Amino acid sequence: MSTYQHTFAPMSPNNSLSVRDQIIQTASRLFLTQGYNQTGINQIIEEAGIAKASLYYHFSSKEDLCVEYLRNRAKIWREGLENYLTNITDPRERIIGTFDYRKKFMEESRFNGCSYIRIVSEIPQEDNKVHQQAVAIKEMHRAFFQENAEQIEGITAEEKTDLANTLLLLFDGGSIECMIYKNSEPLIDAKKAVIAALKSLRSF
Amino acid sequence: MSTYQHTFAPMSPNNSLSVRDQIIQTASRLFLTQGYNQTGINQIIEEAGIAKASLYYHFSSKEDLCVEYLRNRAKIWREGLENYLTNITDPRERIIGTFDYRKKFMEESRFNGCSYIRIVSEIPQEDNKVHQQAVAIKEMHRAFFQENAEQIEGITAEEKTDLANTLLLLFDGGSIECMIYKNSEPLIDAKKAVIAALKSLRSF
Amino acid sequence: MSTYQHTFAPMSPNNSLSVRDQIIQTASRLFLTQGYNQTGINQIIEEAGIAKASLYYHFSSKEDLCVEYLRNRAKIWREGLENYLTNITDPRERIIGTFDYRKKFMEESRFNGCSYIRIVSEIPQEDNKVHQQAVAIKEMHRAFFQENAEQIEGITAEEKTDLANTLLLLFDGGSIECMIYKNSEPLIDAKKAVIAALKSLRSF
Amino acid sequence: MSTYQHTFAPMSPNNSLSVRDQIIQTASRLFLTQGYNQTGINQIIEEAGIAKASLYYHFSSKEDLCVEYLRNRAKIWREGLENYLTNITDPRERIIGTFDYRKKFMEESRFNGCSYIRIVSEIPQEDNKVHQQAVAIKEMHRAFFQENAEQIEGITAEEKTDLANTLLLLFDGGSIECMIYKNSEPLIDAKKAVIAALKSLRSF
DNA sequence: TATGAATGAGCATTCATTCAT
DNA sequence: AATGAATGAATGCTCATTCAT
Repeated sequence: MSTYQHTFAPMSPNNSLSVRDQIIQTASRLFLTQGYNQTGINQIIEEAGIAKASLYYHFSSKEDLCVEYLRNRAKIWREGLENYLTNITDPRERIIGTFDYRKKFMEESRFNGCSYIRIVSEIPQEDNKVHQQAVAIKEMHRAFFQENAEQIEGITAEEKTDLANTLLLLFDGGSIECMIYKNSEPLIDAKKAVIAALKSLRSF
Repeated sequence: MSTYQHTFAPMSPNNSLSVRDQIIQTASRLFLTQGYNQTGINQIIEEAGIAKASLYYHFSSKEDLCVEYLRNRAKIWREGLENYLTNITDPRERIIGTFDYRKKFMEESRFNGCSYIRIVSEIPQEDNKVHQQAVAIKEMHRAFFQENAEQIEGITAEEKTDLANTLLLLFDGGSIECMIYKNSEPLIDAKKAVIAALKSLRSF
Repeated sequence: MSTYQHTFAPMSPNNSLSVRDQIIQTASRLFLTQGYNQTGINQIIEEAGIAKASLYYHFSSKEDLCVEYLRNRAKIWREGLENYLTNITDPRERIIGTFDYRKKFMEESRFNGCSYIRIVSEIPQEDNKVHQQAVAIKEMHRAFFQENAEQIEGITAEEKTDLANTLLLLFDGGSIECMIYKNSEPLIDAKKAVIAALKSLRSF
Repeated sequence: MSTYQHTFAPMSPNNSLSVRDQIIQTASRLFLTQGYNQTGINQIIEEAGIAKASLYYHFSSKEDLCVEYLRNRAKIWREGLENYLTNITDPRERIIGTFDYRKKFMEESRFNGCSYIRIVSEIPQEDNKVHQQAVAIKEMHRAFFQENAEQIEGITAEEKTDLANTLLLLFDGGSIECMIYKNSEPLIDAKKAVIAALKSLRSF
């Protein structure tokens, strides 16, 4: 269970949140709906209802705040996914469930999710710490698919790796297209493709 | 054949280019390597070697310049792809060739391609003309895959549509991951997945 | 009769006008409705439908154009007034008629008249040629009232000068207040005050 | 007593003033001597000796600064006038004194006073908040004359209103002409006309 | 006469950040 | 832990003007 309210929850300031969490929550909402570079520090502090110097007390720079935002989004995803897959043990079912949950996740963020892909688009420089954090999150996703692919029985190691790669491509492609079209059709398509890919594995 | 030099050609100003083309070329290079929002008008005019008012003579705003940049990138892609697929008539081969050419295209842009996905990440607002132009380009890609899927014989209409959707997902996923990892492995994986998807079609 | 169309006549370009007149007419409309400094050369040429260099062929600078605009406005006023006062010979009646015509003139310019007062407000520097032209127009008005006051019989020279001064004050005050309130009440008030002033002259 | 130094006091930065007051004082001097549109933000901050962002910390826009400038000028006028008329109770004397003080006020501002008339000349659009503030100041002047006219005994209500209107016309006319001629003669003439008008009231 | 293209200087405004309290 | 005030540098954009054709 996340320690943060959902990012798209009501905007009225939640006084039960610590200042730090209030900042992250406000920044998350704005980064997702407007983009990182189009969101200024001023708007964040205004909507969070805090002083500018307070933000800089908790985060040493806008970049640092962005890194925390990415970590938080990843945490929300990871915890939500684990929760969603509880009681599902079959690796095929877990993989398919992941695409179901991705659809739900994107819908809840009004199709502005995909924080890591979007931040890489905004900050393409590899030596930037924000960029690096985004790559780390991508690695987390890759590891997840790899782990589940490993547990599928009756296929070769190469087939497992190929499957993981395909899943990741469909996952990213579906996420991106949701953002472009502002609807969840692409993740329905992705789920179909995943099922087809899984079927073709055992079809001989 | 494009009227523009390749975007990543030598940086020294090419005096044979018209001012307008010089601006688009410089802006393209900078938007791709640094992102749209992180590239200022000042840097564009400085590196293009022109006056600020000259830029605004040719483009009424930074947004308008961005729309032209997107159109130009799409044109380069389309013309390059048509050229690459000349003499290939089999739709399966044309589809696979598209992923080969995508790999080449991404390598030539130093893995900063994907102008439309990136701009949608930077400008998520649907009412923005830059966003709309990016969506229009995405539609062009979708149409291309749909057309080629249509020409595959011996499969149902539904299978054709599903195939087109899957191809688009792999295309976008592969393009995005190339940008994240700064290498072309993901497009090799995508090609593999495409071949597998095509094979599974005729396996009945 | 003026050689120029009325400034607030239909905006569609009148092809029977020379380019020079077309520029003055467009500039007049814009200077009056928007102010001199808030009207750019670009808007003038756009709405006049001519090229920028054409404007600079006919007028050596924006300031020069402004001087011509002031001269033209003064000409329109003078000719219109002369026409209005035709057949009126009594100096008292001519003076009163001037305030009637001023009201008409202000109404026709939608209460944006007063070109000379407004330009002096915008360009307060005495060494500026635009400022000087405006002062010259003011002198013309002063001379007009002085001339008519001279022709009133039975009052001393000093009374004549005082009357002229008072008339000028009421004329300027009325014109300015029309612009502020965007209605012609102040010129009705001014006419009343003029009549009272004229009456008090012969009342003993 | 005003909290601000007189606008035309020595230009050297007065460190005893708050940053906000320093900005208003500098802006006032420049708006009066050069006009609003001919005074740039850069000149204001340079002569005020502050950073650009500091100006925007205290005033949200140049327009907002202008509104404050108008309010401040009105305050200086009002307070100065009240002070000047202390101990004068006869409404006729108060009215005449107002024209004496107006002369003094214009001389002290080197004949660049009249902030509200000038701003209306520069910004003729009624929906502009600067314009509206200027109109509000004009209303203050009208109210002042109306109040004093009310207190004159032995004349009808209509005569009181007519008097107030005439006074306002002479006040504005005199102020404007001072600015045009850069001397205070017109306000001497206005005072003469005021005395004549007052005299003609009791001449029955 | 008339114009399309180019320009240097300036515009108002916003940026992320810092400092004294 | 929190803040009001200040800042240098940069933002996107417009200004009146000029020049080669």
